[in-house]
Amino acid sequence: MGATKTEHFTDSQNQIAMIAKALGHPARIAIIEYLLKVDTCICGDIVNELPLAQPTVSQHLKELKNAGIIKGNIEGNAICYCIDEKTLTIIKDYFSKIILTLTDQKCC
Amino acid sequence: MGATKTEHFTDSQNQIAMIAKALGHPARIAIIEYLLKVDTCICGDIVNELPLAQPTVSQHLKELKNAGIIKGNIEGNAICYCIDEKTLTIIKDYFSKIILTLTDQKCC
DNA sequence: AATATTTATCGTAATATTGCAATATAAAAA
DNA sequence: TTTTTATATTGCAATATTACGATAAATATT
Repeated sequence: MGATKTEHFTDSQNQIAMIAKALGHPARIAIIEYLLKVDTCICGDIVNELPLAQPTVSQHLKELKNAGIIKGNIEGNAICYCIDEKTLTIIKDYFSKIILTLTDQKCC
Repeated sequence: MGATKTEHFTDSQNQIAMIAKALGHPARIAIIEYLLKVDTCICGDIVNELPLAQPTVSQHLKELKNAGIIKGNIEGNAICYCIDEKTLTIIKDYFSKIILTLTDQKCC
């Protein structure tokens, strides 16, 4: 045991959970906020922005990339990162729909 | 090591990450979707809905409760669970704002 | 009171995550 | 070509998560 039983859940449930999980770390939220703040692709500047060692930041970037939340383009000896709007839109829309459904509910 | 260095990040970043983390498991997404589907508080029915053992479900419910995503009221020998709109609204608004900021950006 | 029902907690095994030092890789600059 | 710069990978230790059997706790039913 210890491994999530993804096979018991729907593709949609696994997808939303996977994106949410990737967002479930303050360093990764900080990375997203930084990419948003600078307002363009960032080529080699992220490590200095975070209070973590370079391999740790690299690992967090990898997880965001695997979840489809950011994209990385090789640009010389640096890598340009930016937010992948598509994926963030998926969870935004998902939670928007939940909130909309909820307001119709009378409960607790 | 192994523990997240929350002290290095802002309260906001930690809060968003904490909520996202609680949503980062398909069983917990399934619980939320079930609470939404039945359209009222649920008193003792969640365990049968999920393909997991009762202690496991209880643990997932606890995590959702700790993150403020669901509320539980004792009702006789059962417990009534329902979604806490406030908390889901926090992340919905957060990601809405991010998407809005993003559309102004020309990138990659 | 005895039993059933519902949920929580404990203990534990399996696995995943976090973080970093050391090292590798690859392109740029000297 | 050597050195510098930027990022990734490896290996490892510390900690967290996931899952469940066993058991506890608390109310309901008989």
